[in-house]
Amino acid sequence: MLLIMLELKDLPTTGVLHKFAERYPDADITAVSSFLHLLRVATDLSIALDTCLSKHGLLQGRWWVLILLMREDSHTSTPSVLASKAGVTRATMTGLIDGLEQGGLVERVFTKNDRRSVLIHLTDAGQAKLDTVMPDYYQRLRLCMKGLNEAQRIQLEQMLDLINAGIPALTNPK
Amino acid sequence: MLLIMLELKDLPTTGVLHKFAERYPDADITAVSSFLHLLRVATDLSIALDTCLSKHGLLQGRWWVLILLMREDSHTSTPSVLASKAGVTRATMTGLIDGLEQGGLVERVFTKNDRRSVLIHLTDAGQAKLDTVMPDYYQRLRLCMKGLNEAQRIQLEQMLDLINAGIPALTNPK
DNA sequence: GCATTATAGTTAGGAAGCTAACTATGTCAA
DNA sequence: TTGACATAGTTAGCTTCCTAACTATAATGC
Repeated sequence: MLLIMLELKDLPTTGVLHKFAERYPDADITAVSSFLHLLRVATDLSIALDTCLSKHGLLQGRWWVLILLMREDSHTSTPSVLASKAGVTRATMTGLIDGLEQGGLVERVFTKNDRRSVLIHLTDAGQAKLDTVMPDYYQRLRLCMKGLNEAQRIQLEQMLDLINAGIPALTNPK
Repeated sequence: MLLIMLELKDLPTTGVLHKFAERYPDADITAVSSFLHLLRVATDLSIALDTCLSKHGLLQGRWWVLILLMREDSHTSTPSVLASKAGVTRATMTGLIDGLEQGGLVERVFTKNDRRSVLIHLTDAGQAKLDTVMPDYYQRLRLCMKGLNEAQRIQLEQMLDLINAGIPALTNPK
């Protein structure tokens, strides 16, 4: 996954939030605070993940493609399906696959059934790359999350689901 | 703020996670699950925020600059300070200011004290733009977050802080 | 006082997303 | 069966971030 955002080094203090709330009475101070807090931690996490992956010569988008392929029993999928699962456009997936193919981590296999389509196959080198990256990633992630016990992790996911349910309010036509 | 990431439409099921955990025994399944959940919700939030702002002709980076300026009593700052507070490079800030200046929302004011430096000032049009955008943003955000009560919001921030404290584990040289 | 170093801002070029348009192939219905 | 439409993948061009190098100005130390 790939995540970029202004890092918000400078989250508003409650003082600043109150000042804004005076001018804009609709402001819900704790809502804003939690929202920005969430975005900032997520962004910092994503940047850290990038750092971790780049040590293995991988970019987030490509790493995610490798994982999606490994999930398949056949270690094979198509660009369209991968794009849909990864949440990027087919155009972007073309670029990701280009990079992976150049590195020998996946290969394009042309099929006879539907000549519009291409199969993307995880190579042995691709699997080997995952076998190097994933233990490092899992080990680090375990440490990163060790501050939360099981109950807290469940709570966190529940709260995230509640926020997720509210997202349409941000985009609705009004 | 600006946030992009592969959207992870397809979070791993617990089945998939267990399959991976077999091959990679270091995997901490609930840690991975919470981590990906957090990144996905944050990304979707950021994309929704983008959508909301783009209705007002603003991009996230530029919006954040306007807010940082409004926080100042003088409605004035410098590119360096703004870059630092926003967590972007000075080069990026130059681009953001260029865009805002073209739209008449900020102006560059050359100072005599330090002739290397430029003051960036929020114009009346810039303030007016905020006065249009912010009430809409606050109203929508209130709705978005209404699923969480005050206690839950505090809990959420505490858990985010715990995760934040673990981030160095993702990047440490090993 | 003057050479060195630091700082402010900008410019140039690269990465990785996106949309829109294009080619080739497949599907379906009159 | 053939004309209209749908789908798979790619290409081209845009965006906005980044790093690195550059110019101009200020600060520091011999």
